Amino acid sequence: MTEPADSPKQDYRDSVFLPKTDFPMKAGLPQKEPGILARWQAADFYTELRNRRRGREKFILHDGPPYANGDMHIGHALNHILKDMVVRTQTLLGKDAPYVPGWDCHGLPIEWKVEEQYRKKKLNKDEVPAVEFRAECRAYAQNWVDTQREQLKRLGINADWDNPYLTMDFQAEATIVAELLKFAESGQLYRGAKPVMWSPVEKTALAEAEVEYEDIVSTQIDVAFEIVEAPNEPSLVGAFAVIWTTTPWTIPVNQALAYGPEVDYVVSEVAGRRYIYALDLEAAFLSRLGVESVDRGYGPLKTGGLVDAFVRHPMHHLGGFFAKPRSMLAGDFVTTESGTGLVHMSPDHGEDDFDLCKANGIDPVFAVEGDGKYRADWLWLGGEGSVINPKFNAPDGPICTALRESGGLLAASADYKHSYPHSWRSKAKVIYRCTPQWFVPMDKATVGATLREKAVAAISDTRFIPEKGRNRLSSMVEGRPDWVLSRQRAWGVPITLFVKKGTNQYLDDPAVNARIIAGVRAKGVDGWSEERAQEYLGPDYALADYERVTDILDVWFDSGCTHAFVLESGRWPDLQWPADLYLEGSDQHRGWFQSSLLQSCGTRGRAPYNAVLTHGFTMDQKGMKMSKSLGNTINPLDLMRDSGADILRLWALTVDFTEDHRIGKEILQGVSDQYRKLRNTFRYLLGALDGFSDPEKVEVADMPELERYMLHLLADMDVKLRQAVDDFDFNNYVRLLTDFANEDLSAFFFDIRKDSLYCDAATDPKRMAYRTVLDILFHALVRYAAPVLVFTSEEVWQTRFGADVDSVHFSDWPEVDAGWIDTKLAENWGRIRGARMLANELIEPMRRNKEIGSSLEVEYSYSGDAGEIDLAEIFIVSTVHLGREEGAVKTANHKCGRCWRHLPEVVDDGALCGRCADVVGG
RNA sequence: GGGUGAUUAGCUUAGUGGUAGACCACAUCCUUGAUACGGGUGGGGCCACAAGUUCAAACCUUGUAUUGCCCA
Repeated sequence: MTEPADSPKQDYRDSVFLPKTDFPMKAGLPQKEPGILARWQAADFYTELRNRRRGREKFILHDGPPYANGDMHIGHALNHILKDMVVRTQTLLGKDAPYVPGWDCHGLPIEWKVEEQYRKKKLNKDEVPAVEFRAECRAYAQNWVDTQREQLKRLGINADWDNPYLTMDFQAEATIVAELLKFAESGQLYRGAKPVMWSPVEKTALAEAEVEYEDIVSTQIDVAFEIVEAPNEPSLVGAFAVIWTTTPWTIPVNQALAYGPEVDYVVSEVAGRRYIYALDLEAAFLSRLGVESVDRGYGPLKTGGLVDAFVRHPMHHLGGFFAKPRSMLAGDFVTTESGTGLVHMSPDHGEDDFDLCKANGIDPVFAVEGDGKYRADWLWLGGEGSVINPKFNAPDGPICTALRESGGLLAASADYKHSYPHSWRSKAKVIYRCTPQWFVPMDKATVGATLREKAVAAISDTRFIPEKGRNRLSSMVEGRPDWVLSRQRAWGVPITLFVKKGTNQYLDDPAVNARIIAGVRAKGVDGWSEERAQEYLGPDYALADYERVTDILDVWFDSGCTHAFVLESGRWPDLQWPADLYLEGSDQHRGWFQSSLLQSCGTRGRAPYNAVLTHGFTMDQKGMKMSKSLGNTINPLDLMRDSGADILRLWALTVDFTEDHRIGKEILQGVSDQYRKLRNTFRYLLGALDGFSDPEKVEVADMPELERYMLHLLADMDVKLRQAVDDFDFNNYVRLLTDFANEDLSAFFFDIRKDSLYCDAATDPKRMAYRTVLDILFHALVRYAAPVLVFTSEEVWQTRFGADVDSVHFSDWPEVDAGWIDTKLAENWGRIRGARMLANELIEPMRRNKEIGSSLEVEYSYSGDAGEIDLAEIFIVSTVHLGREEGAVKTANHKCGRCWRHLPEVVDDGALCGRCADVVGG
């Protein structure tokens, strides 16, 4: 067989200027990214950027320290990507935006892990010298800092990784001590008391995390307190308020009773005595008493009848502490879920009790000592215990026996099953016990205003993104109690106070304080030792007269001081105080945002930040919390290994991070598709710009309308992108970019100009104008995309300019000429694009019937006027007839063998049109 | 249990009282020449649910559900 002689189809492909680039469509990010990272690192990228931005306006993002314990998770990844985006966009705008990362290193979780290691080695923490133990904690924290640092680096975060801040640096520890002493010197510190979880076995306070709950059986007792005074209902005098408790040992420390203001009470008579209890709990109460019915002749208790009433302790005959009448107080926490609806209050041994009593001027008495025994001078059961001993609390034990003899015990049985806290370590029962603690007062006026007032004022001076963060922080500051600074632990910054023995008064001498700070600066937290105490006290004070406080600081005080030892210290000369921005998860309203605010307001009278940005939490695909037990966690390390950091970054910057948001397989698939679209846009630009150089450039004034319209769109987007950066609206930022790339470029501009790019002569002014605009677009888009796709943008940059040139990340914001904005032109082109859409709709049925294939086979009639614009080119059809009723027909013209347009001058299918003949011939 | 957010198409999301929009995905057609790509067209929403205010509600009010964060 031979080819038909009449169709010598010539292949013009070689004469067409097709895009040419080595930039691959398949990204291969997991393989490429580490190489790009290594190059940045080798060139000391962070330092170089600092040098280049020196002297520019600053933007200070102050990094909140993650806890140095465990691998990076999705929350860390999101948080750091957002921070990096802030820093990079501000840098792109030309500012000097340093980023010093930090870690929170002290605290119980680390202490606990180290203890766990000790236990595995059969070592007892208490037998190890504290200095040695702290050294282990330090090493443990350092290990996780190093691990997390490498994981965060992999995200492409541009930070001062070689010089991070750690709360356990000696310099940091010394600053924290100095900041604490500022509170002391300004009178914003006092020693008070507070019930804490206490283990009588280990004789130590426990944190919530050190407590586990187990079911036990306790003795439950009902105790009658005789009413001795009832100004609002005098008939109640002589009746008995009945309380119920599962901790009989607290009765010897009772100081008040509480009733529920909303609870309905009744007065009934049993065996000649009148009892008061909640109506809803009558059945259970009577069953404990072992009676079947009562005389309810007294009826319901009048509302307010218990207000201002007093009772007396069943052991009042002992005198002293027990003789004092007990108030009846209204407590919102009193419910009718169990008991009698009346609750006995011991401020020493319960949080509700403590708070209610404190509000009514009743102080704790510290009757139970650290070993769980009543102190020796206690009138009842002095020196006896321990209070957690079941026999001590039993129905036949000493407490119940005495109560029974006094007539106060109505019922007692060792049969109440409930969940009760135990020490995680010893498995022994724990109790609430009031212990001395150090507080920062919220409502004490110092230098004009209280700390609460200063903090509230500072909040109103701060910008919040989103705005609702303001309310959240305000309501917490307005409602919070005094700040408890002390912890009875080992791994932390010491509360470096000397207290005058026999008082609660700490020594306030700046000379002593200066020596203490110097000591901690030299030796870290170990510098606060008994051996060095006299050295700090100096010649003016004798150690024998003082108690050296051995508590450590709440770790929130540590992190609340980061602004002091990072921004102010001078160790990072690029930084300055206050920070422009703090950026953390919404849980930090209670945490770091607040501790930093209070710390700074207490010492500097204002917030350490000008703005606070909060992000939500990452949920699984269905919006459920991620947890290991549900198996719905997404591990960012796996994701980077499988898909690349740029995909993770694009995800973080596409979702609405100000709210809770989701991640999952389907969502990530969508992100990957979006990435591919952007990547392909760059690939096209690189291919279409092959061989482009300055001499080809055309002045904007000489460009066709379409090119000027595109520059208008670019300039318009530029304004919106700047606004998005100012608003930290990254979701919008990325959407502006992708919509522009997809709709304005790929589906419109590139599609229309394909003909010119492929088929016009290299010297054709239209083609030159097109390539000039592509070059402008390239420079703009690669910079816009750089803060988002940090690796891909670098790859694009190097593909165009070679591996030896500067990084794209040293660039400034694109120079987009505001003069390109041409509203009138844009309005006209808006109409043309509308007409183009209509044309597509009219052409579509022909394509669908297989009447035509390509739209270039169409002759289109347009009812309007097009001015100078060649609509055939814009609509991508063969010809447009003006001034006729809108419609499409198949052309009779032949197809040019090179540009595929159907034109009258083409003599036969496959022959050349005039333009192509010139190009090929010339 | 309390406080405080969220809920718009399969996904990511615009939308501050006047006919609910977009990108992606999906279906389908075109494409020798952006080809592990590109273009066209189309379907798809009781705006979580229920009451109320209003001439008119995704939007304002109240409640419910689901779900998050903080606290108890």
